[in-house]
Amino acid sequence: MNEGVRVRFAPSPTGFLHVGGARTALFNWLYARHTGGTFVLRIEDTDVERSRTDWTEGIQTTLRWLGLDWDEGPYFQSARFDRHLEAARQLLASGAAYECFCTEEEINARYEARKARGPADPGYDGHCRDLTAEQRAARAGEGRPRSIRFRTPDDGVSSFTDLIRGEVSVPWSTIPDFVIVRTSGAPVFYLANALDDADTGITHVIRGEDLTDTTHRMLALRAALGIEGRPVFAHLPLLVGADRAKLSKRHGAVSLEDFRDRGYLPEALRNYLGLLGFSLPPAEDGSSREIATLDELAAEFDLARVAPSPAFFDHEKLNWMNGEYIRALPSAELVARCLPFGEARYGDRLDPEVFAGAMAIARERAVTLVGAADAAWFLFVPEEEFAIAPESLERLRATERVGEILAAVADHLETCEWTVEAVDLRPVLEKLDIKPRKGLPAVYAAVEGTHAGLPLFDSIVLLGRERAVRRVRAALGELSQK
RNA sequence: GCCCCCAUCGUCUAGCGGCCCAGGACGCCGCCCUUUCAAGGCGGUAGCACGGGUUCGAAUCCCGUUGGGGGUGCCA
Repeated sequence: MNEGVRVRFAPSPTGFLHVGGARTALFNWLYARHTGGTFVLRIEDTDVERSRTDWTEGIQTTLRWLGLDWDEGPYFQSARFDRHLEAARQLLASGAAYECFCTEEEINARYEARKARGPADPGYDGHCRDLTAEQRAARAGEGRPRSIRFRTPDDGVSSFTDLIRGEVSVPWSTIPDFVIVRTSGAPVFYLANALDDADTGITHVIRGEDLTDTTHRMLALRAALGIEGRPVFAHLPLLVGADRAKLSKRHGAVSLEDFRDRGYLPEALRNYLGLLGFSLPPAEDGSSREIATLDELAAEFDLARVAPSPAFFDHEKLNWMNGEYIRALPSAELVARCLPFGEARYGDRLDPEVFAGAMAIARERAVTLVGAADAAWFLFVPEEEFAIAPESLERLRATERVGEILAAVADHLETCEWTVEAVDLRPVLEKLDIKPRKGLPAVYAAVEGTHAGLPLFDSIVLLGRERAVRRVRAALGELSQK
């Protein structure tokens, strides 16, 4: 076991934690727990303009909701600007970096000019690379903005070993001199990230594949600063949407808050996310293991088993898994988890006991907690707002001998004992010689407002005699209206 | 354009040279069960991108093609 493992999750607080970031955090957490290592949380807020403190709060709240606790941090990159700038000065002094006075327009203009002459690479051309002290002073005197760029090698290759992809090499000629300190004086991500990883002793960098190319820059920075050794890298496959492009806001609800608010269980979400790009070793009989707790995942987590190719975020499979977790919940727990959603919908009209009864019969068909709470609508809707859904009303009208059925049902409910057994309507239909499958959907519609609702007899008992009878009679009345 | 990465059922994946005319899961379809809808049970549909090698033998190794993605920012 690797005792000294230190990993980190380093989000930038520029938005909600989304599923891609959550998956990255989860894999880091799993690796730390698997190895007995340390999981560090670091907030990468070098972009002061776009960073917001409420986002950093939200990220932490959401990580906790997911069940991912961190051992150190959160560290804030912005608190270490001095350290970053000191390193920049060191690079300047050693000649590894230099001051650049070019404006964006000038850089672009020179690129256009090069392109006019033939095929050219976009990006910075090293214009300020070898200015003399006098030239620098002159430029600064002109009041030009000053940034600091890192000098990348002109030839040779940069390579590192990725635990998921193997050896990754890139020719240095394709990496232009890049900015490490902005004209504003703030350090850039490359510098801050490399330094913070080094200073906090990060041993394994597990992050999204979109950062693969930046690795070479960070490694070069470390070397130029005389930092011994390098961390091990593992670049996770990206999560993609239906269009196979990197998952982002435009793919709909991808923030973890959204999933929480739509009634997904954190245990289901992390199970699903944990198996996106990673798979547990198959069982003896060759079947795959799909349902696993965090601890079970951690016990068997292995970066070598992480797939290298992008993974589609499949809501259908998540739905299935969420249902599995809901069904596995003890009743009291299920009710407690659904209650906030019920209260948000029904407010004072919600009767806790009736709600608990409804959740008990909703669990078998629930996909989300919200779905379960919604299924109880007919129990708490103000009577004057109750209405049968159009398709269900159509189906009710199309039911053969529906008038007879509803009348008989109403009569029965008016006088029968008020228990689930006594409310059983099958004998009533049998007397009319109508099969339950044929006649009951109409009653579902009349009582619950939908022909695809919660189990009827339990629902009727929960509803109460008065409302049940009234609704069936009302449906009967609607038949004559047309 | 250039650089990098990737490529097994619709989707997530198992597979790391013979156990594979490719296994599991979601979805879909059918049947059973049934108080509607679900859930559950049983069964089914569907895939190694293509072309060359290497080898007695290739989904597995190599090369190329094609396709997809990522990067190419004073965002991270």
